[in-house]
This record gives sequence, structure tokens and C-alpha cells, in this order.
Amino acid sequence: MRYDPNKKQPRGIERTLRAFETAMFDSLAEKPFDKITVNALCQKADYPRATFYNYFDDKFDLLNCCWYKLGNDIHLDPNNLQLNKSVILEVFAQAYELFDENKPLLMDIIKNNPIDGQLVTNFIHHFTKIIGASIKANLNTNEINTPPELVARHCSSTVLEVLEWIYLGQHKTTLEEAESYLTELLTGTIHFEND
Amino acid sequence: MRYDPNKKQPRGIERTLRAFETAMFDSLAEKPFDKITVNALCQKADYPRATFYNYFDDKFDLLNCCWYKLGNDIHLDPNNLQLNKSVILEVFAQAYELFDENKPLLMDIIKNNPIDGQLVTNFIHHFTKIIGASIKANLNTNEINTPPELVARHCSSTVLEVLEWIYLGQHKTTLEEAESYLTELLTGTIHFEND
DNA sequence: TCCATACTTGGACAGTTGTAAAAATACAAT
DNA sequence: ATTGTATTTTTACAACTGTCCAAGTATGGA
Repeated sequence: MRYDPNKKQPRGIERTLRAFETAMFDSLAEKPFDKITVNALCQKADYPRATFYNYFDDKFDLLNCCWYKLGNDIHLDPNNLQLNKSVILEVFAQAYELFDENKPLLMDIIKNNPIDGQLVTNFIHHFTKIIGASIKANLNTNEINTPPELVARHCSSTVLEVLEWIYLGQHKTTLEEAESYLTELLTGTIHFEND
Repeated sequence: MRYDPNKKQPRGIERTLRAFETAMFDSLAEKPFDKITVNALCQKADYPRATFYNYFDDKFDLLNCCWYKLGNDIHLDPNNLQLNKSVILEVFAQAYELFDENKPLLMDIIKNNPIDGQLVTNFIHHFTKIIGASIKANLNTNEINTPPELVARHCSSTVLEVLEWIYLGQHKTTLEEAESYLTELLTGTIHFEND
């Protein structure tokens, strides 16, 4: 990352960044990620190569910025912590909504990219991190021996497993069903006995 | 994959493959994955480039073969299913042992590659798949509403979360402790109430 | 308005990638 | 040993990558 996606940039720069980001999103909807070249991105964005490398290290870097922008809506509003829903379910609902809003894009992406290939793995990994950050701070891990970081990591992974099942695995699922899956996975219904 | 890593290859080919695989392993111990070039691999393996492309699509393909070879020891022996340990704990113990045996290699790898970069992500993803395959077939998912595939996916992910915590996060942990973490994560101690 | 500074752009560069075609070599069966 | 087949290697090629520098252009302050 050559620039801080949090800080607001001057008008001109913001426009340039957006041009490359939409170029990437459009390309992802058209072809697999490894067939996307920096040259093609520049052509789509109508900026010279040097400008691309001004802002990004490589196309992976741009990709991260895209996920970052996409995931910008997910952040735990501290006001929500008073609600009786748990932190996890709260952030899950937000992520579910976000994925739902961007379903067309996601459908295009998985049409072009293998479900366990580079790109999708990267996508999941990125959102696991985002959601993990939201969860980590506000997780009640009393009465547990397992290290808190590991627990937080586990929760965010599980959130993304469910989302992946629904949106990348294309299993139509309501939010209520999804929440029940998530709860079941996290509260544990795995039986550790053999017959 | 240009060749089937299951089927045994003629002596000569086997030697060539091994040369590239050890070249990759050696390189991983020396430098980050994205600094490893096909040219350098060929130089290390002492084979021409065309030979490389005879056997592999690209360096990612070779990498997969390396993980595959490394993970060859993990397969659920049907005889073990009579034991009173669960399938999950059984496969976990095998994986723990495997990672432990290859700890020097793993240490070298994470020394050169960022913990949530390309390579490590790929590594985890690969072993999640391997372990998922072992688990999926023998999982008791009665009394659960969550789709079995999702449950199996969850279990294998959790196994790798613990292994990642231990070996990539460098938290020294005995097998017994590790098993208790795994059990706790899977049988669920996450509290879904607030305050 | 002018200037200094910072950023953008164009062009060039060495190194890498993946492919394709011949030439060389190994291999198996007669 | 000889032939025919399959594989490996050589060589060449076009395209892409990431970096560099110098020329151009914008921007804000005096």
C-alpha cells in the first residue's frame, strides 16, 4: 500500500484511485484474476503505467484496496454493544447485508475465478481479517482456557465460513437460517464420541 | 498440475520432479516466495526452463505439489476408526505430528514470508483441504441442522487454526494443550449473551 | 503574477514469463 | 543393432513486470 486508504485524499488523487479500483472490479467481472494485467488495467482506467505504480505496488496491492473499500461498511458501532445480540451476530448481520448488496459482483467474480483459487482465497482472507478486527476488541472470553486471540480468530473464520457457504457456494439462505448455522457452529454441536 | 502426484512415475521423471521440489523447499528457506523466480528454480534444480514447464504450469503449481508431498502422511487409516478418539482428534494428532517433524522448515518459511501473505495463506488453505477431505467422509452430523459440508469445512478450518496458532504464530504448545484448545473451540464455549 | 516544490507522465531498460517450433536424446520392441 | 515413438532440450519470441530518470504539469505561497 502506497497510500493510506483511511485518510481522505485530494480530489485529483481520489479520482485516480477510483478509476483504478473500478477498472479492477470491472475486470474481475470479465475474466479470471491471473489473466488481468497491469497494462490492461491502465488501459481501462485510462492512466499511464507509471501512475499505476505511483499508487500501487502491484495488482495484488490494488486488489487489497478494492476489498478494503468494499468492506468499509463493516465496523462495529459501539452503540450496538448495548443491544442484546452478541458482538459476533451483530458483525455477522452487517457482513451478510454487505455481501447481499454486492451479490451481482460476487456472482461475476466466482463465475470467472475458481472457488478455491488465488483470488477467492485472498478475498476470504481479507474479510476474515476485517471482521476479526471488529470482533477481537469486544469478545467475552471468560471461563475459557483457549487463548483469546485464537478464539477471536476462530470466530471471525467461522463467520466467513458461513458467508462463503452462502454466497460463494451459492446456497440460498435467509439471514435467520444463516444465523442459526453460525450459532450452531460456534456453540458446538460436534460430537466427540465415536458410536 | 501436469502430472498426477498419486501415480508413481518412472525413475527419471521422479528424479526430475524431486529436483524441482527440493529446489522450491530450499528457496523457501532462503527468501520470500514472490522473490523466487522460475529461472532461479531451474538454476537450483539444474534443469532447463522448458523442462520446468513440462511438468508444472507455473511456480504456484510446483508449490502445490510440494505441499502435497509434504502432507502425504496425513490420511485417515480406516483401522483407527475403531478407536474411541474422534475422527477430528485423530486427524489433528497426525497433522500435529507432521508439523512438528517439519518444524525447522516451517520456521524458515515464516522467517521469510509474512504471516498473512500469499504463501502462508496458500499453505494453510492447502492443508485445510487435505484435512477436510479426511474429515468429511467420517463425520457424525446427526442432530445438526447445519449442512454437513459446512460442518466438515468448519472442523478442518478449526484444526488448522490451532496448528497455525502453534506453528506459524510460534506459541509453544503441547499436544495435550492443543487438543484441549481444539475441543474447546469445537464444542463451543462462546457465550452469546451480552453482559 | 511568479516561483518553488511536488506530483504526474512518457520513454527506456533489464529481467521474467509462458509458449511454440524444431533439434536432440532416450527408450522399447522387433 | 535398428527402427519408430515419446520425451527432453535448445532456441527463439512476444508480452508483461517493476524500476528509473528526465521532462512536463499542477498547486499553493509570497
